[in-house]
Amino acid sequence: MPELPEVETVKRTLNELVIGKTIKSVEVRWPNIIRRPTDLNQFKTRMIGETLHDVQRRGKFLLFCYDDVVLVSHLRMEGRYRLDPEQDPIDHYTHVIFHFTDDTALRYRDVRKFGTMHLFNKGEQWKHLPLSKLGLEPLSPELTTGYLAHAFQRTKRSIKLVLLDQTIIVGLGNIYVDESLFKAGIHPLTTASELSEAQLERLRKAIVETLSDAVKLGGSTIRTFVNSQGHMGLFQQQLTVYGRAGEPCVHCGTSIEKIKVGGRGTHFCPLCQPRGLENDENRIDRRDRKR
DNA sequence: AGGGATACTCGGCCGC
DNA sequence: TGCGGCCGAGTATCCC
Repeated sequence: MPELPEVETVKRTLNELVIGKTIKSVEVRWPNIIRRPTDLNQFKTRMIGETLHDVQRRGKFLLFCYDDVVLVSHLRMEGRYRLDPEQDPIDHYTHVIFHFTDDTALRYRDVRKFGTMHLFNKGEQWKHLPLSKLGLEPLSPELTTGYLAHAFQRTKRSIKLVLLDQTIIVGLGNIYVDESLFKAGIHPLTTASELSEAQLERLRKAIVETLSDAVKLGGSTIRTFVNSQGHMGLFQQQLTVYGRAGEPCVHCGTSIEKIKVGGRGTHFCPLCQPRGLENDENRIDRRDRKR
């Protein structure tokens, strides 16, 4: 399930593989992937003859920047891109194919058909969904505790749900929210507006460290993620709570719990991530007690 | 008005 | 072996 580190990894790989290629034709085998324009033929014809100059990332979205158009692509759960020679067989999970003039093709595969693509005239992409309402990039210097305090001030929602809200901070999904909250020592059900200044600072730092470390390792391979060269991410070996329900906490040995928050599976250590107001000293004291 | 909850998209996979 | 239900990102929609 690609989140910021996985999408960043794909972006970097694609920039190595497909820059400078020119589109000969576009093949759409599952039209529901294409959300804009609504006329499928327009989607295909507007890309013909366009040369790819750059692949960018905004949150979990990939932006394929051509001469006159920008393709905004979301991988959702299991979307993948691969550059294949034209003669390679096409499997039935391949839903969109960008044929290039050099007889290679960028193929979009997606087992669950959850991914989306929006095509815009260059520059128009920022004015419309899905990019227009996105929040701050978590690895930008603009992400300060002041910003978090302001964004969280009135909500009654839990910190887990607020961190998944892409209009506040982009790029965090289920895995990295759970990992960041563990690193910050904050219970996922804590009301976001009730976080202390110290907790906000720990959270900001935890998000930045977690995402930076994951980008360095090429993301996490949960289920099926591989980059566009077929390489797996390595960060899954660093996961401390996600997918580890019932296993001992790496800090205190307490069994990791799994609950539901807003319908999402949520993993945390009940000792290291206490609910309610609790000062830092208590939190540190509790660690290592059980080990 | 706007925040919050719910529905919707899909198919692999799990458990009965 | 068959089958209903679950999972999940982000948008649309509904509700209060």
